[in-house]
Amino acid sequence: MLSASAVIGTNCLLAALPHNDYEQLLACCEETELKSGEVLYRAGELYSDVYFPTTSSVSLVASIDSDHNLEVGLIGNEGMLGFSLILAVDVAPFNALVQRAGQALRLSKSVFLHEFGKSVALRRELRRYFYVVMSQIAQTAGCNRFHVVEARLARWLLMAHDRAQSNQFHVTHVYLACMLGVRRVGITKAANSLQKKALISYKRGAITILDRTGLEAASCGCYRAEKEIYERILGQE
Amino acid sequence: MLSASAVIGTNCLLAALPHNDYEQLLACCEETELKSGEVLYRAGELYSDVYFPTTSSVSLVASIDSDHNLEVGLIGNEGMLGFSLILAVDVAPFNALVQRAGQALRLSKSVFLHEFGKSVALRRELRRYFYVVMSQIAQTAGCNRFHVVEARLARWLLMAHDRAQSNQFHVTHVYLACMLGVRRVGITKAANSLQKKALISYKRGAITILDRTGLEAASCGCYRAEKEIYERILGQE
DNA sequence: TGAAGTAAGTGCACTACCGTACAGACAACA
DNA sequence: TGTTGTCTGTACGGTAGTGCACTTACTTCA
Repeated sequence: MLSASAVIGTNCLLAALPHNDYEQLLACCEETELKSGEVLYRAGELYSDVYFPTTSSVSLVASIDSDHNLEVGLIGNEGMLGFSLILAVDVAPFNALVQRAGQALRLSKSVFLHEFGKSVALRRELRRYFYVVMSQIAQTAGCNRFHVVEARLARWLLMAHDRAQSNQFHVTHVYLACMLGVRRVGITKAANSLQKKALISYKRGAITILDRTGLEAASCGCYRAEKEIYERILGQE
Repeated sequence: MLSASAVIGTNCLLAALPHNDYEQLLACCEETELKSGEVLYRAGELYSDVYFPTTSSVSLVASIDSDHNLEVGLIGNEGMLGFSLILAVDVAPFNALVQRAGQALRLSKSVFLHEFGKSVALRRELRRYFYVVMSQIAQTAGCNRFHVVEARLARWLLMAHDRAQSNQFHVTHVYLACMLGVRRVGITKAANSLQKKALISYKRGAITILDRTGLEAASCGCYRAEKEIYERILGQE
């Protein structure tokens, strides 16, 4: 039986709940270790568990056609997986691929729905979160259309940085290429450019953020836009 | 006081409701004429009315940055406007721009929420619809990333055709360029190519669909994918 | 009849990104 | 110690798109 003090890290959505609701929900959760590369959901298939990442992060990847995938969201301790249950649909809209290994809180679908029915605060919080996710998907759509790879890479690194709670994390050029929907060499060039500007450094998948402010300047406005909508919808009380 | 027999055209979401719920909701609606180019919602601003198009159609346009907009959805009589109320958020996530003039059923926010609270079938229907909208936004994101203008144009024309209930409708190259996020000349070239293949014909904004099957072959799989997810989630009973 | 506005076509230099191929550098393991 | 696998860098021709400028064609309205 979990309680706030026993859990490694926190999940912002849950932590924003009133104390009683928070403890009540935590008591239903199981803490689980997500492994890098693990597939939690497959697009179009039924799923049975809901996850609230605490120290892990997970990419939402849409299957576009037979040979194209595209990341449409990155979920860390600011979000949740399984949000479609809020709409009473238990078919995953996207693939969910663990990007950064770590902890997450897990509930079964049925337990989640039971708690969701009980807590007004939880309903309000998660519905607003869903709205933010939808907005972010649309922002990502436009970003992929209009902005150059280097700016999009900078944006992705900032998003990953926020969720990693560390200046260093692991991600290869191949993975990034797949997420941003470009060739691997496109990432190599862009990453090289960011490294030359002393904004990041990397070696065989180990990326270090050197200059966060500089990285924000190198990224497109989409990073800021996404943060703002999150703050606007979920930040208020 | 409206009833099914008095309304021009139908809205599929509403028509799928049980008879009593349908008539009950119609009685709360006002039939309204939407003018081409009219802006129903502005992204980030509060809105006060919900629309169920019957013979009109409306583009959802996301503001990406100061000089880029992108269509993320096209809503006709298969959908609704104001779906964010389902998540209890009355801030428009996107701009809503009337693409095709025509009729729509309108309800005030408060009346809608009242009816939404009363009808189990309406809640189920609209929640599922919201899921479909989100899926379509993601599909559009990928489509804009991976597919060439000609295929995307073909897809857009098919979507518009479905919603127009006519082989002819009005739309200029400039408008299409704005929706697909490309230059006007990009549309001119692609439209010319489709015309040479005898799939469409157009003259000063008046577009005629000549060969629907051929157009489907010329479009990317995204058109089919979108239809399938709609059928899968909303088609079943 | 002419002027003004809107819609569509053409041309050209330029760039970001694609597809593919190959090579070097490092890590893990036998 | 060598082998294999993973990660990154480089190179090259090709193309779908960009930005800008100009032209042609049709429509409306004075």
